[in-house]
Amino acid sequence: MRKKVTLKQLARELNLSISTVSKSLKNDPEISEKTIIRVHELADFYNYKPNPLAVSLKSNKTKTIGVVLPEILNHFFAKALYGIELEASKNGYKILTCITNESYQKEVEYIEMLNYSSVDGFILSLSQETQVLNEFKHLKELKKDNVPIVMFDRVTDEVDCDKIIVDDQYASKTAVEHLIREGCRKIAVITTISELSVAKLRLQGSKDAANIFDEVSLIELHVKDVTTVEEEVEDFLKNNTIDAVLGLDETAASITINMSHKLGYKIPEDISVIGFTDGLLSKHSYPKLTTVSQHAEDLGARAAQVLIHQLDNYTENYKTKTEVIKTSLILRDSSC
Amino acid sequence: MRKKVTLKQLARELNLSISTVSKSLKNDPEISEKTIIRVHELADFYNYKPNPLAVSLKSNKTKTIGVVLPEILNHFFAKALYGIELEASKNGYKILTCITNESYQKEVEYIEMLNYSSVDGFILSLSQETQVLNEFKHLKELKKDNVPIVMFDRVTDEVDCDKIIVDDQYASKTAVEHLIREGCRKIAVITTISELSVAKLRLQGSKDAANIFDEVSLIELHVKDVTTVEEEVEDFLKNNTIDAVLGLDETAASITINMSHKLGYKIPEDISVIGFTDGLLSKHSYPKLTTVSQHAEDLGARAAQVLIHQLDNYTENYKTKTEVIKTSLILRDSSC
DNA sequence: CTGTTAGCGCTTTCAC
DNA sequence: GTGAAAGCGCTAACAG
Repeated sequence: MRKKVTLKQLARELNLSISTVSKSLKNDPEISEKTIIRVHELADFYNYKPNPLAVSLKSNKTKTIGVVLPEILNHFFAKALYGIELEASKNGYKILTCITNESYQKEVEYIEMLNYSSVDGFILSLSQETQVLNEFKHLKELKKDNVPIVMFDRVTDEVDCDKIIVDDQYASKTAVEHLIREGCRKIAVITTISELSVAKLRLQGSKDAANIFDEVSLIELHVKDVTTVEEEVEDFLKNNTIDAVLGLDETAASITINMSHKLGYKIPEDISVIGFTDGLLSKHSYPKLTTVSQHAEDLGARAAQVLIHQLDNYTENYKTKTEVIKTSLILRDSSC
Repeated sequence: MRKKVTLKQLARELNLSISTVSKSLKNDPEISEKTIIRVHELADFYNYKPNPLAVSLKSNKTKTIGVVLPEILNHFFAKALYGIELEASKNGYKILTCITNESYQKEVEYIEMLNYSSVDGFILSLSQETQVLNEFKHLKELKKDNVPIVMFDRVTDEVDCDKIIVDDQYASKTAVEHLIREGCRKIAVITTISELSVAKLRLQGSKDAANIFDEVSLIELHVKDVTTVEEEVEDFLKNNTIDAVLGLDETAASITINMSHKLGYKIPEDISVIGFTDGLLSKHSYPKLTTVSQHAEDLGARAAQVLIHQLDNYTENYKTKTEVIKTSLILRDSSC
């Protein structure tokens, strides 16, 4: 099958011992200049690379990161994954990726599997079900094993580990303030992800902004059933006089735009729309959606950075930290 | 750090030799019933799992598949990845994922890296640059090493390996036939991915259909520069009288819809639109896009299946095959 | 039935 | 300067 050169073969061919070859390859000062050169030459000739399995077995490190994501069809996580992957490979790490599909059970299984596959550490974003169940045994288990974890976006206070999050609350406050500044007074908040921690923060942020102004009112629409989002949003828009919508997720915002078209409302003339997360839909809606960008790629990259730093610089009692990535409001055509 | 039970420890605690424990765990008939039970009990108690690194080092198999994708922000590949991941984990395989970002150089590097990380086989879809350069040394190298490869969607005849593709040509023929049947006569084909093999097939399919009918004419718009797609499409729609558009990629179709809005053309009354690939945008456009579904998830899953089958049933001279996944036309509101 | 031994490929300590 | 030997955790051929 695959024939890779081993130290043994190099040693035989050079009439040296395995250990001498090994040391030469590491430019050990113990070894004579001459030998080092000879060894390197042959190694280069055969394009020798140490077998990572053997190295891992020895060193108990695999240079592999387990990445556990709730979804991959969600643009936000796809972008985050891309950021993680870039940063990882830049630092010589590989990533083993698993997708829980928002299931607690799968999250548990995958983490166990990856842990047993000897990943050096984890980057993960909690599945929806895990957040609802509020069950974190599997992660505490990891901590007990001393496996580094970095959580991003969907996090929990229950587990003591590094976290990279977005200032969701502040971001939505900013977004609503923007709407108010532009003259909107009756603002709707629409969400299809009420159960997620991030949605709660975003909702709170909206209230923070609205509460400052007496003349501003906030109406909420919580869509629970994905299959009827469109009808619900349509009815909502028909039955409420509003001049702005903040979508707490991209779907909510996108559907708001579409239903407005259907009902003949003009955007942004009749209704201003701002959406959370700066994904594909925002750029492909008409008019283009003003969004709160989460910088998903940076977020993923930063998570990877933090984890890798921890892996490469092991310290006995590491103190955990939470980092907040700043969002930004990307102004496009759907708001005035 | 991580304390995992080893055979050695079990052996010590049971007063047995390592090999006896090892055999017991495999229910070797050589070993007495009694011992087998004792061993299993202790192993269960400690939740023993063999160290995969050691097993891999011995067996020269890692139960890991290298997945190389051109993009991940493209919904099609995200879906394919999901299919691959599902199928892999169902069969006890892990996946190491890399994203080439359409770069030949990255494709080469990643494949080399994964190969050296001892993945058992590869699932890959060619980067755009690789297709343009028509350069496949890196893959032929793999074949020489006898590493199984399954290519999907973006494939090449230059490399002899299993391939899973979509019947692009037939699919677009069907799509255009549909448009013609519904009364369209002046049909535009718009693409932003002219260089890709799949685009060529899709274009050919459209011609196949159009050529059958004398009164049907086909106009092509090849957008080369992503930054000006919108203007180009807008101008094109303004300057040509057409009654249908086939978008050879989702972006093309989505932008056609948006520019039609802008120009005041009604869909599907004035222009029928059909788009390739059934991604996020299709469901979130208004009106919803009629699409050619590629069943990306199935495609990915099938690629994984084929590869895993090959890995689990090694045969000396394996004959390579190409499998075609059927597409389907998903009728939605943008065509009549 | 159970144990000894060698070896997968590498690193590292300790002799020479 | 160089090499022998042990060991990472496991499997498997071979002894007893």
